[in-house]
Amino acid sequence: MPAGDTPSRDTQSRTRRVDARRNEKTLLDAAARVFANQGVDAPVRQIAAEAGVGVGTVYRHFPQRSDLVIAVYRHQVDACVDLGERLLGRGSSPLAALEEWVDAFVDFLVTKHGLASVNGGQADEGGLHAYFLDHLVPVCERLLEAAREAGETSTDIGAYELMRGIGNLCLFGGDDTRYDARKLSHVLLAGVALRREPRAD
Amino acid sequence: MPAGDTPSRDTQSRTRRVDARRNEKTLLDAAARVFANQGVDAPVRQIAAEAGVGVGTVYRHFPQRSDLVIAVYRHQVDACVDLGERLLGRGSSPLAALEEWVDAFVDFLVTKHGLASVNGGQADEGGLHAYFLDHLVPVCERLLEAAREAGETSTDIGAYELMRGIGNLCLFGGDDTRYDARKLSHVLLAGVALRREPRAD
DNA sequence: GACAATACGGAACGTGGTTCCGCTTCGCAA
DNA sequence: TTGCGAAGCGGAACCACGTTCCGTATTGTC
Repeated sequence: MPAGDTPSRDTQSRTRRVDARRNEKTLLDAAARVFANQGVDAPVRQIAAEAGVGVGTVYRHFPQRSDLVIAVYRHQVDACVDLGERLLGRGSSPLAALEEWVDAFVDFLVTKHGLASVNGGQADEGGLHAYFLDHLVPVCERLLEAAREAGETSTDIGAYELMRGIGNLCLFGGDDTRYDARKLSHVLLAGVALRREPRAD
Repeated sequence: MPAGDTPSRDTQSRTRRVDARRNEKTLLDAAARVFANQGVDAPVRQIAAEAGVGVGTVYRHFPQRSDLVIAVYRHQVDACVDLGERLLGRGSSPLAALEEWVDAFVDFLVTKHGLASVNGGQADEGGLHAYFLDHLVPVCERLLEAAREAGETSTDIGAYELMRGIGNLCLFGGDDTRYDARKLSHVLLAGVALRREPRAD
């Protein structure tokens, strides 16, 4: 999130009409319900229907579809950030902390079926992509840096790259029993953890 | 492409009308051109326009959009299969062979901007997904098995899982200079290569 | 109670994949 | 060569989406 972007303070401000505030909450709840049932790709119209409002109302509160997704999952992303900071404070191995943190992130993505694909969609630009990465990358960066300082990794992978990689691994892993995003993220982290002779890049 | 080339005996069969065969080739060429310029997400209508035919004609030859994509890239997939077999025949380290093969696959995906996303799209089922994986997974399986027998990997990752993982890593890496799918695939393979104490899964 | 400002609903628009069907072209056979 | 059925063609039409627009309804204030 760019500087100066005030969080939800504005959104919840009491300078707004009561019906507007009520509808926003209704929408958030409805969206959470629909996303849980049918994945984050559910049509906007359906969320509007579930909330008992018109689509116009949805777009009044959330100018783009992705803003709604962000709003629904914002607190989970924040929780992830908090977890990262707690893990950093903990004395144990930075690499173990990174691994635990990534596990939590992967769980989050996998649990909400299809959430990751919102990141992956080519025509995203801004919206979700920005929010998720802007918040998570700095935490990841610090975890990675700590691991580097502790000599537990020698990889030159950046935090942004790692986050995107993890996110991509979580794509489309939902109902396919042959594909386990968690397992693959572990393999990727194993590659991050101990890199022997670097291959010619 | 002269007769007796490779696969689609039926498609190229001479029981079909000449205009039909001509149009199929025209379409394939047009699609290749459009895909190269604007990525594999280019609208069907545009491919039809580029070929100078109606959309109906596109769908006559390729019942689904993804069939067209498959047809355009089929020979590259086949080349990848061939490479895998050549590498298997070669005497050197199976793991090195696997790495070289994956590099070639990643190059293929990254070069055609957005190709990988066709795999990733949730509502795919069948089509491209099936063709790519059905052909590539067996080769990957043999490379992986060879590496396992040579004691160069102890991972329990399956070939399908690995292919999907690699494919996912190649998503949306096109114009983002901060994200290098090749580098991430190397990290993933590093994790495959030497796995120390397995983490609790 | 009246009047802005604010918010709402849902029809309408643009864009995408896909289908349908009347018309054209081809290939064979008389 | 011509006739005719089958194969193929074009593109309008359909459906599903995200998003925009605007006439109407609601709210808060004086």
